[in-house]
Amino acid sequence: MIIKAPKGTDDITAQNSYIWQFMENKAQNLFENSNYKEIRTPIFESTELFHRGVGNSTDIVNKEMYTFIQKERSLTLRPENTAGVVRAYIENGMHRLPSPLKLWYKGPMFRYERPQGGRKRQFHQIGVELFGIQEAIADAEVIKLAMEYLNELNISGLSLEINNIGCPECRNDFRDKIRKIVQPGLNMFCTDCKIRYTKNPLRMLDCKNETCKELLDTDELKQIINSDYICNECSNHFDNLKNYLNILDIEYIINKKLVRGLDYYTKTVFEITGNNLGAQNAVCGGGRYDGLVEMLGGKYTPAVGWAMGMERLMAIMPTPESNKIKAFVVSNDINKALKLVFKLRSNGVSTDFDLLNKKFVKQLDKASKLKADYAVILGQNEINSGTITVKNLKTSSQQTIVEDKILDIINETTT
RNA sequence: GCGAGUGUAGCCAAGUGGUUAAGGCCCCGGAUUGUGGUUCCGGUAUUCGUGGGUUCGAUUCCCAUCAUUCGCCCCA
Repeated sequence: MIIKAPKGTDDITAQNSYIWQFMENKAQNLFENSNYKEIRTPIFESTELFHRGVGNSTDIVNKEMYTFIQKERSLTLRPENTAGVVRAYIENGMHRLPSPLKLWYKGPMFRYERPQGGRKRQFHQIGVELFGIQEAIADAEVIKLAMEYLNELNISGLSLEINNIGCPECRNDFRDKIRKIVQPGLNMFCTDCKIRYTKNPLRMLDCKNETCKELLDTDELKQIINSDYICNECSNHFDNLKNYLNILDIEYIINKKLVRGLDYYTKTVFEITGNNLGAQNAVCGGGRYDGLVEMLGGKYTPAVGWAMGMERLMAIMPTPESNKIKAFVVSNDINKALKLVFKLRSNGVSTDFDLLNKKFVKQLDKASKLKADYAVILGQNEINSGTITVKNLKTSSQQTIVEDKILDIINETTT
C-alpha cells in the first residue's frame, strides 16, 4: 500500500518550487526594502494562545484546529500567525525595540476544513504586522504594501474593500442596536445566525443565506449600518485612512458589512478579493488589532497587519519564468569537465554537466533540453589546443576561446 | 459537518460485460563514436484508485471505502 500525503496537503515539487521561490523572493525584497524584518515563530503553539488570541467565537478555533496533547500539554498547529507573532512580540520584549516595529513572515498554516478550490488543510501565508502606531497612517502603509506586493506578482483585477468596525466601546453599542432590531424575527434566521446573535451579531450582516439577507434588508437596519455608529475617534481614524488611500491613489470600496471573522480586529478591517477564484476569492485579509497585545498579557500596543494566502495568489498569478541553468558543460573528459563545472559555479555561473559521460550528441541534447543559455564544449579538439568552445544555444553561434576568457563571454552576452 | 460530480501510466486521455486495454506528451534507447532544440524508428500499465458483491466472465454493472473537484459554511 502506497502511503499518500494527508488529505488537503500538497507537495511542492521540483516542477513548481520555482514559483514559490519567486513569490518568496519578491516578498523578501519588497518587505525588507520597506524596513520590515522577518520573524519566524513555531509551527505549533500552546492551544490557549489561539483560544485567547484568535477568539472562542470563531470557527477557526471552534472546529478547525489541529490540536494534540503531548505530556499533558495541549498544543495546536497554528491556524494563523498573528497570535503567534504577538506572543513572540511580548515574550521577547520587542516593545523595547525602536518603535514602530515592522515584521513580516511566511510559512505554513493548518486548518481542519473540507478541502476545495483555494482551500487546503496545510496552506501558506505571507503576512506583515506593524506594532506601535495608533494612527491611520500605519493602516495605509500596510495596505499600500499589500498592493505593492500584488503588483510585484503581476496580479491585477483585484478589489480592495475596507470598513471600520469600531473600537470595543462603540462596537458594543452597535451590537446592542443590531440585536434590538433583529430580535423580534430571530426565529426566522438560519441556525448559524442564531448563534451569531449571541456571540457576535456583526457577523449576521455578511451572512450569505438568502432568507437572512432579506430579513436584514430593512430600512431601520440600513440606517444603523450606514449611520456612522462608530465613535468620533473611530470615525476620524476611518476618514484619515480614506484620505491616505486617496493620496496613494489606491482605489477602494467601502463595505459597511465587511466583518473579519477573527475576534481581535478593531477599527480598520479590509479584504482584497480576486475574480476567477470561485468561492474562495479573498487573497488578502487584515486589519487593526489594537487590543490583542494587551489581551495576551503585554502592555497596550496598537497594531495592524494582514495575511495573504499563497496558494490563492498562485491561482491568479501569471506563471513566472522558471529557473534555468546558464551553462552546460559538454565533454568526454570527465576530470577536466568536473574542474570546469566547479570553476564556473564558484564564479556564480549556474552550471550542470552529464554525470554519465554519455556521447557528445546526447550531452548537447541534454544542454538544450535543460534550456541552458550556453553549451560549454570541452572536447578533444579543445583540450589539444588548450581552448574552450562556447556555444550560444539560442543563436547557435559559437566561438572557441582560451579558457580564461570564458566568464567574459558568458557574462557579457547574457545581459 | 452537509450536498453533487469525477477516479484508466509521471501528465493528458480513448475504450468495451468476454482471448494481447487506442493515441498524445514526458522519459529512455537508436538512426547520429564532435555539434543540440526538427525528423524517423523502437521501448515503458501482468492492468483500469482500493476492498467486496452480481456474473461462466468486470476496467465496464452494484455497494462500500479512499482520494480529488465543485457548492454550502468559514477564511487567506
